[in-house]
This record gives sequence, structure tokens and C-alpha cells, in this order.
Amino acid sequence: MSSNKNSKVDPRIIRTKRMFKEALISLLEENVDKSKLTVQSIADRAELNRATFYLHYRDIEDLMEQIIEEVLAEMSNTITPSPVNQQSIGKGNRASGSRLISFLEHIHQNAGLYQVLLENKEFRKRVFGILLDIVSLWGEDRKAKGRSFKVPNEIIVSSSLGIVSWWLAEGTPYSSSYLAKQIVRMV
Amino acid sequence: MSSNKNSKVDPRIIRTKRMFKEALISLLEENVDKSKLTVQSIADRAELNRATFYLHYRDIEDLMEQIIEEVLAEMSNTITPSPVNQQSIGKGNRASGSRLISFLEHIHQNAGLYQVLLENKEFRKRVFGILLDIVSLWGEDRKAKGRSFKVPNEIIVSSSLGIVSWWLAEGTPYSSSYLAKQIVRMV
DNA sequence: TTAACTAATTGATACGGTGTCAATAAAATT
DNA sequence: AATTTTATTGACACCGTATCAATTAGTTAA
Repeated sequence: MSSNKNSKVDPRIIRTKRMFKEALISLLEENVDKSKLTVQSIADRAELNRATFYLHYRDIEDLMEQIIEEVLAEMSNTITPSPVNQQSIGKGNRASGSRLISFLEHIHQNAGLYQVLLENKEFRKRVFGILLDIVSLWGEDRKAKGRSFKVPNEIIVSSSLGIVSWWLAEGTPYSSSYLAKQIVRMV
Repeated sequence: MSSNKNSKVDPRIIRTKRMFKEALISLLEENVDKSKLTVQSIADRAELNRATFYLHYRDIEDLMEQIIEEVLAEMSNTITPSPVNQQSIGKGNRASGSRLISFLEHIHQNAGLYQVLLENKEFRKRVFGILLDIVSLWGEDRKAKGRSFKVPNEIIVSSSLGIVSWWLAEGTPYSSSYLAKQIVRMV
């Protein structure tokens, strides 16, 4: 799905971009302070030349944005699995409620990365949008059953995001299912 | 209270530091992008020489930290007014519950500043601590009355912080009292 | 008010990161 | 094997950082 066999992308490009991305992520996860996060340090970590960086990215921010796009795509796939390998676990529509758990599970398994990325304003905005979709669907489900949320969806989403950020900052002290329970309880 | 008559601080220093602080704050509130936030641009805005900056601060981060300390002190004073001009509005202990409203009011009146500062990890951590104190006091009050919160204090605080961040990012669409109501409702 | 301090300015400097380039080496495609 | 594309290398101009000595301006105290 992501890149079929007919793609004529030079394998060197794929390898190089992957290495720069992994390099930046590893540096970010090590909490390298901003002043030492230079193109040179990223190139060193990637074991590539500094000039090569500029063949693929405008600047560090550009690389960051591309990483964000990939991570968001992965997140969306995790929450809403592609129709092909949909596990269709009976129970009719598993969509709304349990998506929150999928979301938290996915974040839990990439805690270090998400802790760093959630510092990024644009990333938070995008995740907010994804969460808002989940909560909206969920809200419609509840509405159909006669129950409804007591507070606006945006408040549910922003508070959930706040909880997740704290959860990550504290080293994910609770399991994702317990956290989901607490969030649901608050709604 | 802040600076008595015996303080032998050269008025030039006070003026200079004030101007650098105001300069950085005004630049931050204008959402100047990070790459253009230089010592030179701050000095320009302050109408002071760049070298003068280094007479008072190690770097921009240092100036930022000093601003944060001042803002936090102001915030604490707003929430827990100094014993001298305590308004003591009968009703015994007004402490716990209405402190949330004072907190939100204060943020509302400095929305631009707080929106920027809450991007800062250290600042968020400190505000988290202040909010945790408020919520803990509040929780004890409720406990004494037989009622208690359904979720851990940290979850209440982190969700509230998330809501406040969203509220500021959206240009404070609700009044602070309405927002307080929604937060209380969720607890 | 003058003399002494102390802060701010100015111009200079070394250093390090940025972004780009031409020439060359290495790898992939045909 | 020949051609095309990517990666490396060394060089370069530019800009921001951080510090300095010398000078100017403002404050304090005698």
C-alpha cells in the first residue's frame, strides 16, 4: 500500500531519508538540548554527510514535519485499521468506544517518541483533530442510545490530551486501559 | 513589599532588565518564529545594545527563566492574596473552590502571555504544581464533607491544564467562570 | 557640585552553525 | 558497460553568539 513495486525511487534515497529520520528521533528521545540539536549532530548520528542533509531537507524543521506526517499516518492506521485486515470482532460496530483504547495503546508503545512530539504545537493540533473525530463518533453513538456527553467535545479532547501528556511525562505510570477508564469516567 | 526603600539597586539596572523582559514578552506575543528570536532582535525591541544583554543574562533561556519566576510569583499572589489585603468575605473558608476561578481569571487577563509561556515545559511543570496544591486543598474540603473526587488529583490537574491550553489557543471562547463550571462538572 | 563609582555603548574579535556550490566518488538503472 | 543519479568532500560567505577593552553616560556620596 505505501510503496508498490513500480515505484522508481532510488534505494539510496530511501535509506538516506530513513537514517536521517531515525537519527533525529533518537536524538530527540535522548532529550538533547535544543542548542546542540544541529544539522551536523543529526548527520553524525545518521553516519551521513552534512551536505547530504540539504539534498533532502530544507532545514531541521522540514525533517521534523516529514517525521510528523509519517507518525500521524501510522497513528491513523492503528486506530482505524485499513479495510483489508480489519479484524471484525463480531460485536457489530466496535468503532467508537474502543478506539480510545487503540489510541492509548499505540501511544504507550511509542511513549518516548510521543512525549517528544507532543511538545510540537503543530503535532498537538493534528492529534487534537484525530481525537476529536474519535470523540465525535463516540458521542453520536451515545446520542443514539439516549445518553449524551455533559461537556463539549473540545473540552473532552483537550482534557484527554492534557492527561496523556502528563501520563507520558511521568513515564506511563498507569496501564493504557486503566487510563482509558479514568478518561471515560470523567466524561 | 517587592522592593523597599533600602534597596541599593541602581535604577539603570532595574530599567534595563524591565525593558529586556518587556521586549522578549512582546516578541513572544507576536508569535515571532524561533529562528528570528535572537539576542539582537530582543535588544532592538528593548532599544538597548546587544552587549548590554550579556551584562544581565547568560542567554535568552536565562532571561526566559527570570520572566517565568516573576509570572509565577504574580500568579501565586493572585490566587492566594497576601494576608494583608485579604478580603475575608465572611463565609468562613473561601479558599479551596473559588481559587480555581481566581486562577482562570488571572490567566484570562494575561491570555497572550500565558498562551506562549505554557509552551514552555518548565513553566507547565510549575503551574502543574500550583494547580495540584489548589486541587489537593479542594479535595480535602470535599472529603471533610463526605464527598470525594472520583479520579486521582494528578488526572484532574493535567486535564484542567489541557483544557486551559486549548482555551487559550482558541482565543478564550468561553468566560472563565463558565470554563470553571465545566471543569468542576468533570471532576 | 564635584569626584568616584557603576552601567551602557561601541567597535572588534574568535567561534560555530547555516546554507550553497563545484568537483569528484560511489551506486543504481538501462 | 555506459549512463544517470546520489553521496561525499572541501570550500565559501553569511549570520548569530559570546566576550573584550576603551569610551561615554548616568548615579551616588562626599
